Amino acid sequence: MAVLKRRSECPISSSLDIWGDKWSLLIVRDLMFAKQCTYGDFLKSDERIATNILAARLQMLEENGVIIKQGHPDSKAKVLYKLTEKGIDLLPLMIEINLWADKYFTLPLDRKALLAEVKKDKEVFVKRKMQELRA
Amino acid sequence: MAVLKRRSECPISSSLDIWGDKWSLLIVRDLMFAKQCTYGDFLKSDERIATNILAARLQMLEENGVIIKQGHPDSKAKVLYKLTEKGIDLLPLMIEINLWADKYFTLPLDRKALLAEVKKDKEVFVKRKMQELRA
DNA sequence: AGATTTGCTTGCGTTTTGCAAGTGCAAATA
DNA sequence: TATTTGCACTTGCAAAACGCAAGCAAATCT
Repeated sequence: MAVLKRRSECPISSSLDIWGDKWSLLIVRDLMFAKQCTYGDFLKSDERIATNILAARLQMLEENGVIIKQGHPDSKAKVLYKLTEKGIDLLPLMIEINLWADKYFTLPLDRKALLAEVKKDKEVFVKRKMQELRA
Repeated sequence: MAVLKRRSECPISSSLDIWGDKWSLLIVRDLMFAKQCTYGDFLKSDERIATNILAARLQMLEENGVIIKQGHPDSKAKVLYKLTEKGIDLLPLMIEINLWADKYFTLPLDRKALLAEVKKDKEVFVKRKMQELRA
């Protein structure tokens, strides 16, 4: 794992040094909620990330232990990206982002549905979802 | 408030469009935990933000309703920055970042102490802290 | 064997960042 | 009153990052 250049000892700052940009958490989102897991899948997301940026972010996230690259069972040409435990641990954070956005933006319907579940019982949701992601 | 250019309808993406960079959440952090609230105070933070970047981020956060600018009671030369309700609502997210970082980084002692409180009872901590920030 | 899919890499123009220096106004000091 | 200091920015410029299009190699499909 490459040595991360930390701007300070602050946990917020150190976290942002890894995923504090406009794209990294969208990759995590896709792995977490959309079950997208190949390079091509990420490219298909609504935000239209550029290929070189995607490659750079995937490398960064892998170097920092948030995701891992695996061979795809179906084909040698395909690569599977998966969240590591460190990546899965971002779930509570991702949920809070969703909840914040829910207050200040209009969400698409499918996300509303997911959020409704979360609001019912956050702890239960997190536990269940983390199990699901580990599987 | 200036119109935010959203890359997609996704709540994660829309949130990142506002504060998805290396600096914005550090400003929020200072307002939230360090009680720093003037331009000069932000400059003193460990990460050493550049003056032009700070000015740009403060404007962005203000345009998006996360912070507000006020005159300082002590002097007309000073400007007070404060979190709005929208900014205060970022507290749960900031806490989750801290908790994640706590698992994967070594934290400074003062943050460890704060986190210990959080771990004891997250809900209670959030409620108390939000009240404090509103005051 | 030829075409297509997949996961990238490369080139290049544009935008953003980072650093240093400068500016304008208010307040403190001489 | 004149001058210096403090505060909140703004400006200029070089360096880095981004975004788009094109290219490329290996695997797979036809």
